[in-house]
Amino acid sequence: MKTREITNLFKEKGIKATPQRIAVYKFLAENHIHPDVDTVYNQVTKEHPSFSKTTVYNCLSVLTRRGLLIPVKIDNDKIRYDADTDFHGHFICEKCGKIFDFRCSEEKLSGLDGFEIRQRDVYYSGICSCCKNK
Amino acid sequence: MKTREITNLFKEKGIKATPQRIAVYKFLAENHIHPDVDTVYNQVTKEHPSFSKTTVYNCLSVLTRRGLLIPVKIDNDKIRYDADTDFHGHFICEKCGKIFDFRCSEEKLSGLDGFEIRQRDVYYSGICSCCKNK
DNA sequence: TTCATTGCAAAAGTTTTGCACGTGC
DNA sequence: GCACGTGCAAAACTTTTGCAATGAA
Repeated sequence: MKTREITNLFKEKGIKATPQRIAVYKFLAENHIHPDVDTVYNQVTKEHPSFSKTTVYNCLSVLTRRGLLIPVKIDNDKIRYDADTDFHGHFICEKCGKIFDFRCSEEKLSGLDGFEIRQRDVYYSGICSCCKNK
Repeated sequence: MKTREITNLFKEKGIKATPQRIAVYKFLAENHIHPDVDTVYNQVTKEHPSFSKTTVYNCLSVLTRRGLLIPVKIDNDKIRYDADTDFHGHFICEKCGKIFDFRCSEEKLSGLDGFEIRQRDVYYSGICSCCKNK
């Protein structure tokens, strides 16, 4: 993804385009690996060693608040992030720890009459086909 | 829920019945409030002041591992627990922070062929009907 | 220029660990 | 009796905060 595109996207959303934010978003947009803060930090500092972890936290927080990232809370301990903001489910493999996206349709609900649903998160876990065939 | 029932349940599951574990499970089974560790700790120490937080962590961990509790990871920061292990969704209200259970049917999936699904978690958030009518 | 953002260090939490003691089976 | 569970304190982490310096618009 080109820096130019990201800058424009940020402008649309009213986000100031700093090199840190661009690097963080670029990494997320190009690598759909649902990384946690540490992974993002380790990656962006490869190219920009001066970036601090505080700022990575900051960037992720801003980008999430403005709707460019989705927090994936499938791990107990750490929050992961996803630049694919279309609704989809996440599956985590108990063996290899890898996260997979999947599509799922809207379910039939009962018990939420009169509620305003703003965010839906669907997390499955189990064994991925790859680990199963070993 | 009677202590006797809990003891039997534990025996079935191969869990040693200590007073701490019984108190923790009893609280969860009788109060479907999806409490976090701290809430559980504060509640059980009202009756058993000597219980330590380490042990509460321990109990919750064992009971979860043996399938008597479900971890609810709808909050960013803390893990909550639920003694209702039948599949159901959780809704958290952004205003009042309360968590609601809801029933939802199995969705149509694509992208998980050959995967073994062991656990499904569905988390919604938004505004509950109570907060909406204010 | 101006005000938001950055980066450091320190603080604030939460969860885990090591180990001696106690206890359910 | 013995292995397992408990409880304390300390360690290990993760995330947040305060604040001076920097830089995007």
